[in-house]
Amino acid sequence: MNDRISQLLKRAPGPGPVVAEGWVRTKRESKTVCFLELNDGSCLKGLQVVVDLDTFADATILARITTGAAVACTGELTASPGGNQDVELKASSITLHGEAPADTYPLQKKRHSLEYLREIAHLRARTNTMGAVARVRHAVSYAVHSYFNEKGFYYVHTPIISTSDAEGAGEMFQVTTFDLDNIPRTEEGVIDYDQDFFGRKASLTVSGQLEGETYALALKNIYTFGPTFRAENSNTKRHLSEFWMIEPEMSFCTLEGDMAIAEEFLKYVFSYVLEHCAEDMAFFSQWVEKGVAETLRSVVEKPFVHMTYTDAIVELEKNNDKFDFPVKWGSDLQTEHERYLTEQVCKGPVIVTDYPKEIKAFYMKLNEDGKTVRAMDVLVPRLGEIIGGSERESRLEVLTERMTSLGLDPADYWWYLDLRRYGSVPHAGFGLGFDRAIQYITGMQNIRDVIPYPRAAKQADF
RNA sequence: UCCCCUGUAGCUCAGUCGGUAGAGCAGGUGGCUGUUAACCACCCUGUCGGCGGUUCAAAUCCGUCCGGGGGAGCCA
Repeated sequence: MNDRISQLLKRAPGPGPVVAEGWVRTKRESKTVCFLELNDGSCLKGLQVVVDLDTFADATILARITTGAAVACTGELTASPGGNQDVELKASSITLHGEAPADTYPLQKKRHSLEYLREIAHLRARTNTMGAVARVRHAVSYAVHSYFNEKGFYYVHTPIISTSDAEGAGEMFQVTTFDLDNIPRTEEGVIDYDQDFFGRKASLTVSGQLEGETYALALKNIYTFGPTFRAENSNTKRHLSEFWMIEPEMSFCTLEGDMAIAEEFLKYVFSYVLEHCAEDMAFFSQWVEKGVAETLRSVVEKPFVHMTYTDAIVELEKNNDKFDFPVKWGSDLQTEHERYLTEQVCKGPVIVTDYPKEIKAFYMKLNEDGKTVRAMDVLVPRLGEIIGGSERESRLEVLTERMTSLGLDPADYWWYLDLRRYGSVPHAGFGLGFDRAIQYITGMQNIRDVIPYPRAAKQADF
């Protein structure tokens, strides 16, 4: 395989032929010389290919090379007299692999709106912004695995198809092999799931947490990293129907340990990206969200602010006149409140803990006061919640009672409750929305532009 | 799902008081001694989102449907 353009750009000029392969971003011509800017996705910057029209053998090929064409250029790497690059490729021959007729190719050598690019999602990876997002997304994925591996966590593949009837985390996509025009029904007229593929109602997972806990209570520290599905008809710039989630789960761990890991983990990932995607981060800082790289750096350097829900309410109540929806103890924090806490009160990420049990899930550990649970949300400026986690209720009786009072049937969760029956231990975990993390890191405004092919209500093209 | 905004050339948009449409970029042609968001000149480009209504006359006003964006809820 030939060198990537990122490698060629770092090389010193010298004799001997090299080959550069990629897609043409722009072509600039004058009487005696023609410049191609070649990009292969390995970095933001392109390689300048120089064609001397007086000596180049096959000048006719140049007419067919336009923005978007795929070419392989052979030549010598020389020092560039131009100001924007150290080296350039003096081409002796060019192979044109695929043309991109300029009158129909949807990408022009100009800036396009992100909305337009979504309509040509199959080509948008060839743009600066989407290329940078793709590289950062890769780097963050790598850093996630790297962090957990270094900390001795095991990567667990929890199921995509779930048969837990009532996970309670929102609407689910049903999975069935039924002929929808002819669904089997019992004599009572109820859908007969006995005849369905799994012999029961099945859906796409909304969380790998419950299954993750079972492995944490065997391997001590585990994490999941996979796709998650929510059938909510939500139409916002930070929701997707299909998104990726990271869910660590730690045994012999309380909420304090959970928060410590969450903070250390985020900082590790941010540092990794700042170090390994410096060029892309500079691009985001300049064109997408002013100063986003500097913000990330300051987040890495400062300890996160901690605050109980009760204290947060006290802080917010001082400014209730500024909110569309005033808060009082017991109310859920809305977007405007989360943003006020992070952007005005704390000026950075904040971890809010010990929420009222009424607004949190059944599996969270009940506090001594009987009113709050050991939950924690990591809130960040601009986005709000990026991590939601908790210490899990490890006491069988308390957990069963909580489920019952919420109208859940403990029998449906027999295997989950077995974890409390046999070898139960304090344990905790959290969920990080991967795509939201990418949004936070890059400064991209819409979550649909940080995932290659976004799925949302009425949107599943490509 | 609710509220607000929006849909005009390939793209980004302007279009006044209702009188059948315009700019920049892209594209084409020519020019230009090394350009880098190349530059200069000229040229081409339209079912004004769809359907219906009001009117002598609709891009413009009204209704409706569809697409896009923003906000809210829900959450990650």
